[in-house]
Amino acid sequence: MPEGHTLHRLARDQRKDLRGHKVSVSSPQGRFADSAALLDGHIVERVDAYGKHLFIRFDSGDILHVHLGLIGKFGRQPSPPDDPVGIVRLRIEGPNATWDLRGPTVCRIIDPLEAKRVVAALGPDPLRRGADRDRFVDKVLRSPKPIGALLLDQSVIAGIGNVFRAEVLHVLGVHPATPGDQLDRATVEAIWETLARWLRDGVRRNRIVTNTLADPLHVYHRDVCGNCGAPTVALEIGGRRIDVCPMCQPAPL
DNA sequence: CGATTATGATTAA
DNA sequence: TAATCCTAATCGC
Repeated sequence: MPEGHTLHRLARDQRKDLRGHKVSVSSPQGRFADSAALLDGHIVERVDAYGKHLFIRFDSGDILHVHLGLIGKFGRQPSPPDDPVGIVRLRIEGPNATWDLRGPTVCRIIDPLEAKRVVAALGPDPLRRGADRDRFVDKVLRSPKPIGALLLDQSVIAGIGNVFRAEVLHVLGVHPATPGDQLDRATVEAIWETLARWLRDGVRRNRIVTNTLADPLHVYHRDVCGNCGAPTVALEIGGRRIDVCPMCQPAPL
């Protein structure tokens, strides 16, 4: 589930459910029990997403920092909640809704300074107001690394994952092995604008929306290209698998 | 019913 | 590059 849109939508939903409310915090699994006890009974002041990171700030000054990683999930149910099912690291029970967290890569309490450090390490997030597009564009245009790797690098652009990367390069006809410094400025700007639009749609729909609603994925995990019907090819770039259409995305020279 | 897989990222080698 | 962490759903036998 989790690319940037997932976390921004989560922030929005949790803000609505929890902000201004005193919450019960627990760790049914036990692994987060000591920290949960510190947050228990406090009021949620704000919920923010930056890239794939989620920050929930309490009136105690503590900030809960969550990163879902590959398999983490936040689930919602109306309060009062049912007994936890499976392995629930963290449960936040508000008056109207209860949120259960499973399988996160990061779940910890930090202070505002550390939160600032986490955000400072990230590149611009197209979903944040005032995001600096040119910072992204300039970084790509100056890098010899493949664009397929740069898009997964959260210090270059925050919130992009394996699905958006595959689809944006496909729709723009860019081969993922193309070095950033060989791309046109206009192309890199188009990558940003396309991702920004898709991420916003993703928040709105609460799922990945790319090309069209009915047929969002044209290459990602597809045997044939959704555009031209040619068989796709799986490559490994930036340490992750990426599918490419050899017709729509000719290899760089 | 074990193996594999998943929209992630860090650490070690 | 490989190993590692985290959980649940799906796949193959």
